[in-house]
Amino acid sequence: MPRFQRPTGTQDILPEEQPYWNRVRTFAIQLAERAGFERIDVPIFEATELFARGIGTATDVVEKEMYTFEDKGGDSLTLRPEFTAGVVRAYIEHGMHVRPQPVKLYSIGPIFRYDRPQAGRYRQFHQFNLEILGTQDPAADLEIMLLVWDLYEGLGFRGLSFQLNSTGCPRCRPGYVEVLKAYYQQHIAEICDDCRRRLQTNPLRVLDCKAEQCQPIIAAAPAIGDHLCEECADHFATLREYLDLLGKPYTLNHRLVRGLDYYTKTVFEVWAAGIGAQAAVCGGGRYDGLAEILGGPPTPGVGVAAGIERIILVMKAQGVEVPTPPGPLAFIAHLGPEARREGVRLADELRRAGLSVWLAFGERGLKSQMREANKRRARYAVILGEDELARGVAAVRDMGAGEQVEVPLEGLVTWLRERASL
RNA sequence: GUGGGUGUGGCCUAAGGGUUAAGGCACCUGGUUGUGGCCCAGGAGAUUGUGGGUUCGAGUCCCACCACUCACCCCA
Repeated sequence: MPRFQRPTGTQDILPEEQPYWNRVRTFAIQLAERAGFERIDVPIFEATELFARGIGTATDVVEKEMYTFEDKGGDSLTLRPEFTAGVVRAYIEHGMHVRPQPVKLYSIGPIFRYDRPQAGRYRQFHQFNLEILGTQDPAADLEIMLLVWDLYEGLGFRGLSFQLNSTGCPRCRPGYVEVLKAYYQQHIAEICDDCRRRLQTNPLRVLDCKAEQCQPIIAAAPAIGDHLCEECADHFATLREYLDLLGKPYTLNHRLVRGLDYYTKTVFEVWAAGIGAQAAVCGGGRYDGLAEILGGPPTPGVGVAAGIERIILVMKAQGVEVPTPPGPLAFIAHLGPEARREGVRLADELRRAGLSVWLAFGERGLKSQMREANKRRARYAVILGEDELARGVAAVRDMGAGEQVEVPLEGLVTWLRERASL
């Protein structure tokens, strides 16, 4: 017999981990809906071409990280490596431009990227995603940023930092890239091999190189902020004004470029300590050209993706407590065939009454059943024996206080219900 | 794709090249007739990641593969 293991980079989220997931999911959804976002679920796989066109063929995500396969009909499909392309596709496909604009959408679910796993990185991971489609108002960028800010703050995070930059638009960015390339040509002998390669394939990326020798070059490099067109500069200035107005701290980081082709104007990340080399707990920005690239009407958009695994890592690193789910209200123990039948019936009755009940399985001694009741953290053990049955009662033991009383079977639902709400 | 570290029951850990791989946690059953938590006793559970090699003899040494892990690239 083969012994199976989970595929590399995937994880089993065990019951004891679920409280963390529930906390993050419910809180994120609550914040999104409070801000007027509506949920959209898009397929876990899409046409490969959607991602190739949307994200950009020269990006790492498309070049080497996609789970691509051919289905039996011969179509090339890809497990989604992000939400944005699929959400924008859905916006176009369902003519959502006829709805009141902008449309605010959130999604939550698994994302797939073929990559070498490490701390805070998986091949199947989960994102909480927000998109605002149909407005260029910097206030939309702000809302996106505020929402993730509130998410982290509300979860109890400390030591967060907002990294903010503008990468310009198709009008101003090419000019900046030329300036940057010209500057780097003067220092071509001093930079690392990777940067020489980046200069050809994806020039902006030289700015976030971590090689020692490149640091002085980056520090003195021309900043894109000085080369934005008027529209981009205004947009950026307004966004910063709003952030200042609300007293939200952020770091202007002209080295922040991000790896997806579709970003225009605003880009940002939130960094947190305690999750290894991966500092970013979320990343996002504006993508005003994406809808058109995907064959839809020109539609500005801005969004963010937050990595849930990384959020949970930070929660654990920072000691954020999550409520552990309570044990059952009642644990039903029984002795003898007669009592067992009554136990089965009683468990059903109590559950139908809305009470949480664990019924002991098997034919075992009372000691064993009481041990189990204790381990399952039941509040009350309902003990059914021959004696009790004959008199139409159950012995009910308060597992916390260690006190025991007899309760008539007909009155048990009421008795327990009264105490359930305490 | 590249580099480092690590692989012993479900989990944690022990075993200086030499008998039936040891212990703790967790699990199960008992400790006088039907009562949990503490304690005590017992039980089940491992072909030491896989496959080769060296050796009279390998959990221990060597090689390969696999997995996990950390880091690079990049990203959530």
